[in-house]
Amino acid sequence: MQNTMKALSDPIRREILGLLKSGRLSAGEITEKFPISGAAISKHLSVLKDADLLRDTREGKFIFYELNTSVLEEVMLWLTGLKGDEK
Amino acid sequence: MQNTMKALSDPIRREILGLLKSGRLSAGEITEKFPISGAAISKHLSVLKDADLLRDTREGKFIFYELNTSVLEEVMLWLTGLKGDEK
DNA sequence: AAAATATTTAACCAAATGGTTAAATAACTC
DNA sequence: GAGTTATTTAACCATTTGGTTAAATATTTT
Repeated sequence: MQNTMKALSDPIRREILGLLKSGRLSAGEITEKFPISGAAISKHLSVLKDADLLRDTREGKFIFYELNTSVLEEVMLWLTGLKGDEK
Repeated sequence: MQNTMKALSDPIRREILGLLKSGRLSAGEITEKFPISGAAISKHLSVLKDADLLRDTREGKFIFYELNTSVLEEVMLWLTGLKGDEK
């Protein structure tokens, strides 16, 4: 939970997740969308990966990233719990 | 959104929100539940208040805090959007 | 109005965060 | 195998974060 929330607290990381909604992208493709260095993006990706919010697969020269939403279930539950939304 | 996410990214702040599920508490009552100073708690409370996650009302010597969950709607929507859960 | 209680604000500090450039890895291409 | 391309890792830096203690503010009590 802590890892997840920390990962989600940065706007660039949230944007990365948003981009991946429409499918997998390579690290380079992701980097192109932002005005910061590839190294910086790489670090963001590793934070997201540590939080298990995405998976990577190397394919030749490229590493492709894709969403893993399963861990969001927990967050959703916590939020609905707060709201007192039983049912 | 950014304010909300930042506010939710700290475990103590999340715990404070959790405590307030069962009703309003004064700053002092909240402080008692944690092993950190009242000043530190006060700062956490102001972060949560800035994020509009809680409301405060002074009542004599005390300031009572209570949950405001309305702003969580936006977060929930964003999360469900990510999961691709239409419907 | 002086003393006590509840809370916040100020000043400060160490550790974490998010960025940079340069060097290291990994895999392809010539 | 030397060079090129894609990505990560290392070293570094400025800013933010979350804590502390001490001082300020607000309210009640005596």
